[in-house]
Amino acid sequence: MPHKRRAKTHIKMQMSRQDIEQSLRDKGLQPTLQRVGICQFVLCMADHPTAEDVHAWAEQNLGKISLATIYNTLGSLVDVGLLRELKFSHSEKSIYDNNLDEHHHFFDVKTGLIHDIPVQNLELSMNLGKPFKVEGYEILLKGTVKP
Amino acid sequence: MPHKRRAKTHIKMQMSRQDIEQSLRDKGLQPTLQRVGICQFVLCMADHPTAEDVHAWAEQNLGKISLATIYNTLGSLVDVGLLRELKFSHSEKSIYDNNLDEHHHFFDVKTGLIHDIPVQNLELSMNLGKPFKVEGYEILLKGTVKP
DNA sequence: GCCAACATTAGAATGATTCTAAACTTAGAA
DNA sequence: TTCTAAGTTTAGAATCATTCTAATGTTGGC
Repeated sequence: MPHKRRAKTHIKMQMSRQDIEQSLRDKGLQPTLQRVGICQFVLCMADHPTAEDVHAWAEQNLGKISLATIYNTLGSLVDVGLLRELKFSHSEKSIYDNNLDEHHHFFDVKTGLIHDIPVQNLELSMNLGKPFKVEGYEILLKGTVKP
Repeated sequence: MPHKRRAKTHIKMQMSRQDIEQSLRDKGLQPTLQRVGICQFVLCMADHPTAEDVHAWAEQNLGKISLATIYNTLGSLVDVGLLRELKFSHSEKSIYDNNLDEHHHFFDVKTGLIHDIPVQNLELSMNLGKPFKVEGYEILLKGTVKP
């Protein structure tokens, strides 16, 4: 059973190899060495990494691994809902988010880092014309974060 | 002098060739045939077009024109502040927005169209930790629009 | 009318991502 | 065990939006 730990703006999943293997199997994915390794990083350690970040970590920690495998694995994890893929205007690269709770984002313009903002910290009220049926929304805050 | 006209969610600038030429000159850009032509479309007619959309229109209406010219021109217009460039998660392509007022966006998930939402139609209240200094924010609403 | 500065162009280059097709691994069945 | 079919990984090619290059074309003063 994964247990939880407090973090600044969201709760990061702490999972053992077994937990990860089980999650993958539950989602119909074989828990291969590469996949479990990538999951360790992307589900438990990384904070909004790009595919390139994941590849760099994997080469360091798992040995030689193809970029295609990184993309395949990230794609599969997104498909089964263990990960979310995001794109922001300030970069052409996708970033991957392991926070599965509904949340918004804060972009630190100084550091380039993305922080998660829980939905309950923002409240949006809208006054649109009748024709608009809103099904959801994304809010991106921008600014700086004091150390 | 450009005059104005009401539209659903924002006011579209109606400009003569002369107006456009003057705007360009005011911004320090030579009003070449290509630039004026592209401006006619992108400032007065188009609704959140991609570079490809602009190129297609230009080939139709101005004759053969290089894609590089489209990108150069759009880039210049963005640089001088006559146009804004936006990227959304649902597409890899940039789109160009001629609405210079501060505003948010509504993505119609059925049609793929983007609609502008004036700032005064949304109100955001936030309750973040002390370290966050918010300098601005972007809101993307998603849903459908009744015809 | 000339020339330097600015624009346009075709096509090559770039960079992120996806595809391809071959080689490898695995999970079961036999 | 051994076999096999399905699922994975891989290197490298392909793709797609965008940018760059460097050659050619145009323009606005003088």
